[in-house]
Parts: sequence; structure tokens; C-alpha cells
Amino acid sequence: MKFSKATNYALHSMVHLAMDNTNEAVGVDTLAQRQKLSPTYLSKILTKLSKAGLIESTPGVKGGYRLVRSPENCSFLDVIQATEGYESLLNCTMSHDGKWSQTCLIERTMSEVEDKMKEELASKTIAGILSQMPEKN
Amino acid sequence: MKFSKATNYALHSMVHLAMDNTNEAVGVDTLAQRQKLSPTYLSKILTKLSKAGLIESTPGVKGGYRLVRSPENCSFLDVIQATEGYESLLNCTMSHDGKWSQTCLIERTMSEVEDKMKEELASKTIAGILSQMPEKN
DNA sequence: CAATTAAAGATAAAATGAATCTATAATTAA
DNA sequence: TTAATTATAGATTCATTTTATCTTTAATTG
Repeated sequence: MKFSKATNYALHSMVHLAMDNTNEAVGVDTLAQRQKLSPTYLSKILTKLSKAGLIESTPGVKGGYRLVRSPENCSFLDVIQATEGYESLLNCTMSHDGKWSQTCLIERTMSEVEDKMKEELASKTIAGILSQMPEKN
Repeated sequence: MKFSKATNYALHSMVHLAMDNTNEAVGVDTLAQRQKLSPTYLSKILTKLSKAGLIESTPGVKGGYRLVRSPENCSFLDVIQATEGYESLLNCTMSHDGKWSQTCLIERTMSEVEDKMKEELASKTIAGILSQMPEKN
């Protein structure tokens, strides 16, 4: 019942990219330094975000990463699913006999909870974080 | 973003205990056989439920486990916290400078999501599972 | 006292998470 | 075209957590 550190790094990277209003690409070294991380490690996380279509990457001299969508359209759910994957909260592997339903009732109940959670995560956006930041003078 | 197998075992054990309407204690061997688990492993999980006050255990000849509360008062949240612990979904360890709030905004946002999730988990009970089971003739 | 049953401890195997290093491919600028 | 820059991918390592077993101990009943 915990998200990985990678997810936290990913969310922070998204915010950093969103804060960058120049439309130049930001290199992984810059992002890694700000979070005090090894660039290669963060790179793997950013690649996941890239494959999920949240950011785009350009190699080469003036390359780096850029947001693809507007911060309003980047939800926590998007980022979390990109890094954590799409497996469900609880996956019952037991065989249930007659007294239970065909599909495990516990699993089905957890699935309802998961749907609500996703709804909630979808309502939180990167833009929402930006809007809470103290004004920079 | 997944619950452990132990949590699934715990939830199933709770349901099994709730289904037992005789007020005799149920031994770990019985519960373990039904879930095809090693008794000693399940025992550790049941001990957590016991320490959390959800079930009680009596050693000795006619001993075993019993529910403490009624199934209506046993929520998924209770069981999950007993097995998974009480750590929060996301714990940001980074240091945030001026542009961020003192407490990480991402962490704070995730905390809101977590609260909603807990609310949802608290609304799901063991009794709710029993009520969905097909009538036994 | 003997049988039964849960609890605790030690340990181990397996899976996952976190991270680094090296090599490769792509792009830009000179 | 060449050199510098930058992302990607692969192999590998280390640490942590999960899952599980075995053994011993403690408590309870008859």
C-alpha cells in the first residue's frame, strides 16, 4: 500500500517540466541534480513517462524532455500508471467453491475501491500543484 | 500500488471466521487448509489481526480464533491496516526550497487521495461480503 | 500429566525496488 | 563530415520486502 520512490521522482519531474515556461527541452542532468538523483536512473523513469505519452524526448545537442500536454491535462493517475503499471490492487488467485461467487467477492469489492481511487487520482493534476505554489517574485 | 498476498489471506480468513456461526474457535489448520496455505505462515498473519483487536485467539485443546466484533464492524480498512501497516501512500523525502511549500505539495495531494481511499475502504465490511454470497441451502 | 494449539524466533528463498555503469543511437552545431 | 551532446537500452549489483518453512516455547484443556 505504498507507491514507489520512482513514482515520487516522476511526479516531481513532471512538476519541474511544467514550471519551465520557456519551451526549451530540459536535460536529464538538470532534472537529476534538482532531485539529487543519478541521471541514468532518472532517465529510465522519464523513458516510462515518454512511452506513456506524457513527455517527449529529443536526443542530441539541444535535446532533453518537454511536456506533451498542458499541465491541466496531466493527472496524477496518468503519471502513476506510467510508473507503477496497470495491475490491480488485489488479485485473488484462490479457487472459490459454491459458497462464493465465481469471481472472488473480496476482489470485486477491492476493484470498486480501486475505481474510486482512480477517479480521485484523475482529479489531481500537475496544474493543481503549480497553482498551490507560492508566487515567485 | 498493490496489496500483499498476506492481506488477501487476512481478508479471506476474516470472512471464513464470520461465516462460522457456531461460537467455537476455529483452528489455524482449518483456515490454512481452506486457503491451501502453510499453517505457520497463516498464523503470523492471524497474529497481526489479533494484535489489532479484530480477532481473539485462545491456545490449548479447544482453542483457535474467533471474531471479536460483529462482521458489520469489521471494515476492509481495519484488516488492511492490520496487515499492511500504517505508512502513508507516498512519503516525500526531498528537500523543497522556496518555490515549494514547506511540506511537499505532491505529498499533501497524495494524502488527500489517501484519505478518500481510507473512507472508501472503511465503508466496505466483512458483513458486506457475506451479504453478497449465494444462499446456502 | 498429556495432548493440543497459538506465538515467537531463526532462517531462507524469491521477488521487487533502487541504483550504477557501460555501450549505443540519434541529433545538432561547427 | 566530424565532434560534442544527449537520450536509450542492456547488464549488473545491492538492498529491501515478501513469502514461506522449521523449530521451539508457552498456554490451555481434559
